Amino acid sequence: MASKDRILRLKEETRCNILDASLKIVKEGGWDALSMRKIADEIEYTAPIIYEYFANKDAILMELTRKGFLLLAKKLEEARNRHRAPAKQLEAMWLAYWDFAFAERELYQVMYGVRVSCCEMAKILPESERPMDLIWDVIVELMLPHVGTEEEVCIKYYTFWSVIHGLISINMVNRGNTDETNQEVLKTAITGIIRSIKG
Amino acid sequence: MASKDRILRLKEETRCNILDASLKIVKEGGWDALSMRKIADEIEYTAPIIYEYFANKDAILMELTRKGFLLLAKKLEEARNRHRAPAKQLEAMWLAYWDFAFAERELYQVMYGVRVSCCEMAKILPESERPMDLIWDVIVELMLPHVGTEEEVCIKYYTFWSVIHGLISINMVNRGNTDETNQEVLKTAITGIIRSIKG
DNA sequence: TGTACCGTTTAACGGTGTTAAATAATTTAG
DNA sequence: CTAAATTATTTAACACCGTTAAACGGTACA
Repeated sequence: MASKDRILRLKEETRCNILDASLKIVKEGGWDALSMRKIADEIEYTAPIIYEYFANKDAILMELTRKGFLLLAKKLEEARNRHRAPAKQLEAMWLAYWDFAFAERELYQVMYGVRVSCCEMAKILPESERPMDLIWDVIVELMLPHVGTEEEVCIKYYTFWSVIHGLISINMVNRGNTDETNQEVLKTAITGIIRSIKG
Repeated sequence: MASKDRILRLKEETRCNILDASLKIVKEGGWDALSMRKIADEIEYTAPIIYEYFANKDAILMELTRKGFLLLAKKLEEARNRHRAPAKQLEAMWLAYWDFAFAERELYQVMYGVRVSCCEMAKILPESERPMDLIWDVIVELMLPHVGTEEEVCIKYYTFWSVIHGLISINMVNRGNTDETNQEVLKTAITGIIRSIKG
C-alpha cells in the first residue's frame, strides 16, 4: 500500500509544519505570543487538529527543546573539530555556545528557561546531555595527565557554564553591554578558567 | 478629618495585602499560578477591586520587583559592613547575593526574569541600580590605587555577576549539584576574579 | 429626604488550553 | 457502483485568564 506511505509522509510533514509555525510565531512575537490557535492559523487548520500530532502545548515546547539540544551539540562538535589542542578546542566550543544562544535565541530560551526542572529533563530528553558530555570530555583531556575526581571536573564544568550562561542570560534581557565588552568578559573568563585548570 | 486618615490607612493596608497575597500564591504554586482572581480570593474581594490599587497585573509584579531590589540592597550593605578589607567585603557581598536568591527565590525570579528589558527598568525602577552600585564601589576600592577606566570596572563587575547569576539560574531549575559543589564553584570563582583584580 | 459620591460586585469581552461531539471526506466491503 | 465503516476535520463547549463598563449598595452631605 504505497498510499499509506504517502499519508504517513503527509502526517510527518504536518508535524514538522507545526514546529516550524511555532518557532516562526515565537520569533515574531515572543513566547507569550505562542498559542494553539495561532499555530493552527499558521498551518491553515483549526486548533484541535494539533492534538493529533502533539499531546499538548508542552509537548511542542519539548520537541523544540530537543531539536535545540541536537543543533547545539552539532555546533559544539564542529567547533571542536576545527582545533587540535584541548585548550583551543574548549575556547572554541564555548564561543560556539555563545553564538548559538544568540543565533537561536528562542531555542536557547526554551532549552534553559524555566519550563521543566532539568533533573527530569535528562530522563525525558537524553539529547539534553550531549552538549555537556562533549565539553566534559575536552575538560578531562585538558586536565591530563592528572585527571582529578569527577567532583573536580564537575566544578570546572559548572564554573565555565555558569559564567557563560550568566552572561547570556543577562544579555538576553538586557542588551546593556557593548559587543566588545561582552567579548572581553567572555574571553577573559574562558582563558582564566583554562589557565586555572592547567595549573 | 481623622476618618480620612483612617480610610487612607485602610487603603494602604489593602494595597499591602494584595502584594502579600500575590507572593503567597506564587510561593505555593509558582508564577503561573498567580491570577487576579486568586489574589482577590485571598484578600476576600472580587477581582476588579485590585485595579483600584494597581493599574494592572504588571504593576503588581513591578512593585514586587522594587521591594526585591530594596531587600537585596539591604542584604548587600549588611554583608559589606561586616568586614573592612574590600576583598573580604566583595566576597561576603556575593555570598549574600547567592543567599538572597534562594531565600527569596520568587523575588529573584521576577527581578531578573524575562519581564522587562533592564534598560527600561533602570528608568522605571531606580532601585534596581542600587545593588549594582554597592558592588561597583567595592570593586573600585579593590582596584585602588590603579583604578582603570569605567570599561575595565564594567568587565570585572559583569564577570562576577555572570558567574553568580549563571550558577543561580542553573540551580533554580536544576538542583542537580550538591550544596558543597555549588559553594566550591562559587568560592573558587569569586577568589579567582578577586585575585585577577589585585593582579 | 434627596442626591451625589464612593466602594464593590456583576456581567461581559476577547483571549487562553483542551476536550467531546458533530460533520465532512475518504477508504473499504459487498 | 453503492453502502457502510473509518478517518480527518471542524464546531461548540468548558473553565480559566486579564481587563473594563455598567449596575448596585451604602454613606456623607445639602
